[in-house]
Amino acid sequence: MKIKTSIRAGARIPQKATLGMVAAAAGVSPSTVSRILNGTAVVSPEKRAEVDKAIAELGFIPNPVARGLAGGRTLSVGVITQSIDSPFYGGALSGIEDVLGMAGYSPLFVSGHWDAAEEARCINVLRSRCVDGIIVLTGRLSDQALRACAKTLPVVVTGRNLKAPGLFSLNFDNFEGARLATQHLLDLGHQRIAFITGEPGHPDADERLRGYRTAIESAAIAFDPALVVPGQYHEASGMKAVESLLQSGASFTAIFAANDQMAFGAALALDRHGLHVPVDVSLVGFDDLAAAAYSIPPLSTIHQPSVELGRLAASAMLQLLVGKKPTIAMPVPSLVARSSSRALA
Amino acid sequence: MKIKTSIRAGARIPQKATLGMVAAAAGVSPSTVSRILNGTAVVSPEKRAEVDKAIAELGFIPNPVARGLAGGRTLSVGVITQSIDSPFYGGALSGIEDVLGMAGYSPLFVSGHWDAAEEARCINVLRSRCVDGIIVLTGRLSDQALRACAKTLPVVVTGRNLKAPGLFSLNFDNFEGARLATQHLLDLGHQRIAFITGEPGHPDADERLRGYRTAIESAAIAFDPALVVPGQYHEASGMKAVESLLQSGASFTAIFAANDQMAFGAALALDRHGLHVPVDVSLVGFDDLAAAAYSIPPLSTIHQPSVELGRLAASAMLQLLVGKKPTIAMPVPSLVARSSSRALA
DNA sequence: ATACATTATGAAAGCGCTTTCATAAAATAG
DNA sequence: CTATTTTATGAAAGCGCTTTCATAATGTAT
Repeated sequence: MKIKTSIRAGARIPQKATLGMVAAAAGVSPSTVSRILNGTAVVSPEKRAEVDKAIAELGFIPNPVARGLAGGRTLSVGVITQSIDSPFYGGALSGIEDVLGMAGYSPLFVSGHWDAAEEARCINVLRSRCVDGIIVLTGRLSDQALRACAKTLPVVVTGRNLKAPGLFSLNFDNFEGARLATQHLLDLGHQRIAFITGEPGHPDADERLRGYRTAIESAAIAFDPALVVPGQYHEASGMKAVESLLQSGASFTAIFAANDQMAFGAALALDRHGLHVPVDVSLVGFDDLAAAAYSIPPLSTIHQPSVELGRLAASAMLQLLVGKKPTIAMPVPSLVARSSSRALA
Repeated sequence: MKIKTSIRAGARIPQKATLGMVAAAAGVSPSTVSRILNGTAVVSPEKRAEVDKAIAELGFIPNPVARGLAGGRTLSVGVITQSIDSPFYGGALSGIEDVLGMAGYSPLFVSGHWDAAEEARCINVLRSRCVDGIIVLTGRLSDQALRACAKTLPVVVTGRNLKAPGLFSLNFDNFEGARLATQHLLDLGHQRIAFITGEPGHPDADERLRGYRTAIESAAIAFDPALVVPGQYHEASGMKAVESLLQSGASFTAIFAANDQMAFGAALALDRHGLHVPVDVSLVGFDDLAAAAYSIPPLSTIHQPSVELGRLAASAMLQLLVGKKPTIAMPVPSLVARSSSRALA
């Protein structure tokens, strides 16, 4: 207390203007100012002019905290990401921040760390902070939990296909992306294509596996379980996957990794064994991280429009917030062929 | 309005408990409950027990919004980062979130995009949201602006050395880091060491250049401006720097890039010209991004404890918030020697 | 015992805004 | 031209909490 006062001492910040001060300056009631601010009702042009003038003169900025308490709306939306420093979700956060910011909303980022319980806690934090809506980037929350949440707040969730009142979901076609990647390798003449899976149990990981398998089988090649090795979406697991693949003695000429991070790890492991990408082994990733374009060799991968994903999610939220049903669709997957994949000699 | 109601329809969330309800249930006044919650005053053990019981039974969680309005403290601290998806600052954000979260505070992340005006806007947003303090990760705000801000709110800033009341700064020894990196290359027998600078004007970029130069000159090697090429801290600029270096015809056996991202770009550009790291050219970066360990070859670099930086900044803020003078120091720079640098043949 | 300093607690006044609710003015109807 | 509906506006009641301020209860000094 004492200290706080001392910190504040000397502060001669132009005393923050309040709505009441604006009302007084304009010679109207606070109600009228509020109505103008929110467009809640019609007010005569004269008064509106007076008020606008007063607002400008006083440099008045409505206090979102008070607004939240009084009106229930805080102009903030909660965003549950999995880790604030994820190279993949980072783009999405950026897109969300951008779109939300333009609309005067502030995002409140919290990390769920891929843990349902933690995510549930995040929802509580956000709710206690009176956010107007919640955007959930994938995560492990049950569909049911999300539906329940959507009963009290608009919810936008990515990485699932879910229909519920007050809830909008936005999913990337992981199946098609994986199919495309695999087809790309097939088109280059590869027949023995290994696959490093994502975290098992993740819906997107499962879909990617399915896409891989479908492409393989449509090419009339028998699906070989020996070529499928588990990964956990991070670099180290990509390395380990390659090690085990090599150790198993399975023969392969190409690898498709369920995400770029594992592809990077895979490339490094191959390199350690004297195998070069793409000369000895072709490699394709998934996500198109910023780093993919600058790895050596630059990585062929499936482009995930992560920034766009964030923008779309935020737009959807904005629409939900005004009571509209969002009409938004994800772009279709596309392959970015760089130098890590080449025709089989 | 209409819609919002309809979204809420069916919601049968256990009506949020309020402090008033707790007071009623415990048979005491709201003031008493508040005092217990905040430890503002002594209350008799009996009442305290009653209240604790009521809190538990009702599952009461204090509303930070109301708290903010009434008490001026929102248990939230604003964090100005430069872009929410920066691979470097991501770690710091993560550390901040972690430490703040443990203390019951929520971070409010906003991006300044390396633009002083934008950062100033961020400060306004944060202030209007009544954050209890602000952490600024580097950025372009003038020292003066920060000092002014610190007059009304505790401020922690990284990337500068600044002393002011209510303000704590935390800086990494960029000079020493750069000196270390350069010395490493010198130790390996390199004499012609090129340097790719950071964004000119950034204090850390300048420091790194100074560290490079100091190491070179201490080795009794003449500083050669032809070996110093400008970069902007991103991969593309690293590539461009190498291109121009090669084009200039300058001879060099090693490159020190002022950050890892540029080092990645540099490696790629070298590769395109048939020059291999570390066989033909040794390469050292700065930052030790997560990706550095998985690039090909794994990058030797100066370790910046970004997560730790975040944790320290958050701890410092926590200390400021209780009125203490933070006593926190940054770890000293260290070199992580990986495979991108080797002794000159 | 009487006067005075301490406590613990409650009552009540906000924090800055939204939102009924009521009212005076204006517009439409009969 | 009176009766009724429609405005535009203000007064006032909160939102959920903190924080004086006042008060009754306790303790200490004379």
